[in-house]
Amino acid sequence: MLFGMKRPTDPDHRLLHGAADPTRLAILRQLAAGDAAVCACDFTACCEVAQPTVSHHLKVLRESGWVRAERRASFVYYHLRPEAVARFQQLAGQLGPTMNSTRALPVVQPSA
Amino acid sequence: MLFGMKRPTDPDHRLLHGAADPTRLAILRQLAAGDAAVCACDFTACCEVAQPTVSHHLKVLRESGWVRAERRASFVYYHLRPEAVARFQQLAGQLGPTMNSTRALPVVQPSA
DNA sequence: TTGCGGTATTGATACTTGACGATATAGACA
DNA sequence: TGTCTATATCGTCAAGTATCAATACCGCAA
Repeated sequence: MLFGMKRPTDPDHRLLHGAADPTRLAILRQLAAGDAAVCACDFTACCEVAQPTVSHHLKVLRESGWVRAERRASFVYYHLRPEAVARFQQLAGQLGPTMNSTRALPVVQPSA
Repeated sequence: MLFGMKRPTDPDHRLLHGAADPTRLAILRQLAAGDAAVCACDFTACCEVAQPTVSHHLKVLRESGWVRAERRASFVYYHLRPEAVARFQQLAGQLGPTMNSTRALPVVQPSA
């Protein structure tokens, strides 16, 4: 309807929006893979984008609450925020409170 | 680098992108609230958008694998696809099995 | 101080997307 | 046949965003 404002930004929407990009999802996965913080310079290698783009996505992840940055010397290390992960898992639980099935997970093939 | 295409659309990214919109998240939540299918006409009430917009978002949810449509008479009923929910929960589990802080939720991986 | 390497920001550009009105389609019924 | 209702699609516009080059900023060392 009105164009200027959307609805007051549900925190779950912010989380989803933060993760809903291939580069950012790759960053989140790399952060989740190990339990240590990751230097920002390492994301430039994993994602096939230039340094300013990585920095931009890291900013989006920071502002959506996914990650926290920490300076050490002239490097910046990022790590996942457990609250964000917990909230995301909670959202996943809300969407499917049925613990049912979850046997095999075939790749979803939309009918279309 | 490549501008037109990104990488070949990770299914998890499709799920995240499908859910990363306030209107679509509201639709998913309404679908998850009850265990029955919901008529498309009911989403027009819940989300403050016009009918074509609801139809558009339902199409996005269909194509991202979140929901399935079923015609009954002249109505179309939508329901969540359990595979999508399961995959989403699995993704949430993958992002959080880092056992730091709180114990990771047991989104169980059906071994073998 | 200067210089250097890592990171963030700016500015520009092209692509994507969410929104609507208008219109088309599908089914039910007279 | 025709009309009516429910959805979907089309056409279009405005807002958002992903990307990069250029540049600014920050911390360290000489």
